[in-house]
Amino acid sequence: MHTPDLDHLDLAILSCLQEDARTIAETIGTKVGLSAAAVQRRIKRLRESGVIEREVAVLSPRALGLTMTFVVLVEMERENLAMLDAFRRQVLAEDNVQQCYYVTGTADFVLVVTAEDMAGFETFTRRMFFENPNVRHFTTSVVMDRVKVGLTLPLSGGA
Amino acid sequence: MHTPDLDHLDLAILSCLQEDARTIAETIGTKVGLSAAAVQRRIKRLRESGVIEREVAVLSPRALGLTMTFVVLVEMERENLAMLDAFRRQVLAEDNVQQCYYVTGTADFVLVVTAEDMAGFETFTRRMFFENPNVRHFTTSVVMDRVKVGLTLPLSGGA
DNA sequence: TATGAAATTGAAGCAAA
DNA sequence: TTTGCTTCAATTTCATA
Repeated sequence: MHTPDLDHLDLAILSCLQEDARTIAETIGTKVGLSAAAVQRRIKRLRESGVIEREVAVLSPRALGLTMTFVVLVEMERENLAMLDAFRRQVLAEDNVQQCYYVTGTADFVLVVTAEDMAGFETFTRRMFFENPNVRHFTTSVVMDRVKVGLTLPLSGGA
Repeated sequence: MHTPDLDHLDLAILSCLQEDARTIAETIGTKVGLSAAAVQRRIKRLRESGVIEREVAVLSPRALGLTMTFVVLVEMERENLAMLDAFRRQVLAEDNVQQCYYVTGTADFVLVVTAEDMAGFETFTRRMFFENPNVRHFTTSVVMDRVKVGLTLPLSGGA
């Protein structure tokens, strides 16, 4: 899992795949100047070495009726490891939580939460925050626009 | 692109694919009780109707030398449309910005930013905030742990 | 109209040069 | 690394409910 050295061909391949994971090896090969087989072998290595963590389908929140997104800053009561770990587990189990970061600063956690509507979000806050004695305080921001939502990472040699 | 009705089989299929887009139709079929062909047909429809927006490779930031992640809350000087739009465009063009949300509340924008190191982040802040007269204030939180990073949406009928 | 079974196309995986 | 062969999965066809 330690950093393998990636040449510019690897980066070009990754750039294709993080755009569209279904791009076939031959197409990539044409772009980067490599045979399909060579591309496949490189992709296999990139998967095995963990550079490609996984391949996922990105779903449309709107099509699924998840119209609302929130950013929530959470402050915990007292930071002890057991408590933080419990919160982590809770977050992982909660379907509404799309993302969670443990951060430095005033807040302890930053959450990105989706919900069907306000009512759905309120149910979530009750379950997640009000009923949790370890949560001291939380502030909610309603997302008006998802200006940029991506897992796309900047690749130095990006095609 | 308008919301098609999704039955519980569709939701089960989506649940598989947003976990692992490479799951083969036969495996999904066994899980949900459908033939491989039927699963494929449904997947095709889900793609065409835009419920599945795209399929992407999720890359490891660490493996790519992007060791640091930040959450930045940005307050703008005065909210006028032209200015907000300019900031939006800047965000979209910035490779370091992985995500950006326009939100209600004290902050105007919430950014998730990746950088190689602190120096890289500082260069970014100079370019993005200090040199931008429209940015009144910003607060940075360093991400210590990416507890949950996903685009995984909660599916009511989730398998 | 959507399904399952069988046949076809196509891409990925593998071996040998 | 490429070439060609094999295997496996996606797609199409077709009969059926």
